[in-house]
Amino acid sequence: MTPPRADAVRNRARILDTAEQVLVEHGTTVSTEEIAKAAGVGIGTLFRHFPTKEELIRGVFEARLERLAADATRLATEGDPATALPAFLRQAVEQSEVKNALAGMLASAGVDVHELSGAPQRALREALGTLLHKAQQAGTVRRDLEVPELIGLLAGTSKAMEYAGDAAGRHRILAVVLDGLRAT
Amino acid sequence: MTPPRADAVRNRARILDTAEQVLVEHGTTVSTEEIAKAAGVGIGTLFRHFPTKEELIRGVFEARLERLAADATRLATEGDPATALPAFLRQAVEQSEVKNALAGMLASAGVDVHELSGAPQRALREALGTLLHKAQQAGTVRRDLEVPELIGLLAGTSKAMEYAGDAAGRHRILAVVLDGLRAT
DNA sequence: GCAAAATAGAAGTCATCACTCCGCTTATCG
DNA sequence: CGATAAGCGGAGTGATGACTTCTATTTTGC
Repeated sequence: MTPPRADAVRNRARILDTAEQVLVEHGTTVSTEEIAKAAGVGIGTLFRHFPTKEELIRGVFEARLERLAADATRLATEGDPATALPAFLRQAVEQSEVKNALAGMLASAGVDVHELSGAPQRALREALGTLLHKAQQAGTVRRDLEVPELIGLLAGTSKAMEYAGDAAGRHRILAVVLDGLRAT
Repeated sequence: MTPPRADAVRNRARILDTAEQVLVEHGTTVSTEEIAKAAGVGIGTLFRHFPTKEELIRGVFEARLERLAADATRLATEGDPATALPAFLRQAVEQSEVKNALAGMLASAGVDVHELSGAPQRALREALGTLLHKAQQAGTVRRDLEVPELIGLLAGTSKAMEYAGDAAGRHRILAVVLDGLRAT
């Protein structure tokens, strides 16, 4: 179990980064070769790091989940319980605003998102749980909501954003969802 | 421009119907041959009716839009203005509940949904507009909402449904969106 | 009942990928 | 510095699948 060489680490990160951009922009139908070229590495290198296209996509997806989970955790510990959840939603959705495709990517790759249950998935679920419970305790979010629905609303709102014509439209969509989240 | 023969019409419809089922179930990666087999027609026949796989998929998609538009129109003319829009949303979302995939299909086929601007697209847009304005006039839906956002919310809510664990979860998601739609 | 239109589906073409293999390069460590 | 193995690039391979073509057969419309 010797540590990997420095350039290997660098390349892996580089591939993940580039793959995310390319996949989000062109969909999962892009060839691995194109991803490799965009990342500035040979195909061989790409396949050594990710033995399968599916594994590459999964890697990209999990990296994204990890970032989301980190954001959620930060807000859960540092932020105001009453507003942390809306703030998170707003931020997460704005992030994916440019091009969503989060789960759609996997779906079109034939992977069922809902069966994904790795560590990042769990981490996100947990962080969202904390965020949700705090908000409910603070009385700013309806009490009947649970984590799975929250995740759904997150994904759904991202999706909805794609259809908004402009920033004002996006704002209105977010307003609908946030209003709907409030305690009734 | 002689009218097509009866069996040709029948086959076309049959292909569209079957393709929808198969595509929704297995994703756009299924081979055309498989679709043809499922529809009980030869490959040649399939390709005569839809010269391209993309055109077939587009056909399926448009058929679906037409059905949606028809539903919306019916509710707009027959239903109670105050409740027609929520009723439509509920119904549309429940319909896609079994398998959403509506737009995801096209996306994974490399077609951009937002650039689709055929007749069915327009019909749906128009019907939704009527539905929306009536509801706003009746005071049951927030006045700041416009059609693009409504379409987005429709797509987004469908998506969100996929993540709900059970019927209760789906109900809660719908409740969030419907509450958010209400006039503030 | 017959000509025209349509169909089944076998066989073949051709392009596109995912993935493999292997000779070369370079980071790392003594 | 030099050895060495970890890592790299990219030509090549095999499978797949969209689409074509063609013949024998069936269906339809008049």
